[in-house]
Amino acid sequence: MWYNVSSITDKEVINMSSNAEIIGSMLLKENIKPSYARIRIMEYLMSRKSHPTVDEIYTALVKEIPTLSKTTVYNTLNLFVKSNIARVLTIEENETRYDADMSCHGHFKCESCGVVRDFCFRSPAIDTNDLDGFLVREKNVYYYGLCPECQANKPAN
Amino acid sequence: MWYNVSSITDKEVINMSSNAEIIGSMLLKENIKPSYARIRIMEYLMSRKSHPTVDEIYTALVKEIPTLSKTTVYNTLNLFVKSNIARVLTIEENETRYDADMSCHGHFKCESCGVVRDFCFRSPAIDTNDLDGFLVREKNVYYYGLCPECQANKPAN
DNA sequence: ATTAAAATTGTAATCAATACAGTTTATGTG
DNA sequence: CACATAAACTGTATTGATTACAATTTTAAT
Repeated sequence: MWYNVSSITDKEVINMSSNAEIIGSMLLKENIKPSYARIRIMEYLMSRKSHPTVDEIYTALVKEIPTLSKTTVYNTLNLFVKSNIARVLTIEENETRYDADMSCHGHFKCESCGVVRDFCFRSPAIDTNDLDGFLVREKNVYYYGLCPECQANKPAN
Repeated sequence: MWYNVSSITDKEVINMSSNAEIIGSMLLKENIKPSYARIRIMEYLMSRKSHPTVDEIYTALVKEIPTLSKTTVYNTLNLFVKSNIARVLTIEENETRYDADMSCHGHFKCESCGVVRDFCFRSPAIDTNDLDGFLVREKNVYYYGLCPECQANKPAN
């Protein structure tokens, strides 16, 4: 099958190919067959700091992959999560976001404009003896508040 | 309107009355009219460490308040959250849980049995200069893993 | 080329949450 | 007490994210 690459420069093709290879071998390491859809979904996830929703991923990729199905996006993301190469963010109350950055970091969400921003924290900083004997696999830290821009725009809420 | 209190002892009536008064004045402080339903929902929320879902609250309370509507439970909880006397826990992927404990603590969820357990952490421990200029209103910390019991029951995953 | 397994697709179903209009309850006034 | 107004509550319909599932397409191997 062929995809429209008419608007892509040679350099971008090289980069894409390079990305695809890197992502492909990452998937193979997890025993995930690196299909075109899977590579593109992971590539999209890795290239966005916005931690996209299923709908955002689908809407963006279906323009270039007209046969893409939203079910495939769901299936693929669930597969990534099970393989620990992506994580679920429950920072929204109604919609799931996904993050391919598995390093230790938290997420700040502005309650006014909705932007989500990463922040670093020292992983053992939260540790507590309340969880002696518990095996902790994943730590999710969500902050909610106002970003600097929204504080400036509406000082007297 | 009358409610069935036949199975409640005098001591429990006194305690209930006491709880109701305490919760009632708490609600009044937030300009929330302390209706019977609101008091009972807050009382249920405060008495459970399990951080119940809407369905759990409704199912438990409708036995004693036959006219209760699930919409009222939704409305009441949203009202509590807006008034900052309860918080939303997005620790489940599909269902919202609620917590009336507004003190600084995190939530551990066992991925095997599903139990949710509170744990303390020092609030400023996570702080980072990545969020200079950001106004943080709420911090939610979720851990996922295995509780001691489930580790014992299934040592080899 | 043939076949089996895996991946993908599209539609239908599920279910938490909300919208909304109608009803009941609470509160205040004459 | 009667009445009026606002608030709270109820029940049903709707929304929308997610999953279930059967059918189709693609991939990989012989």
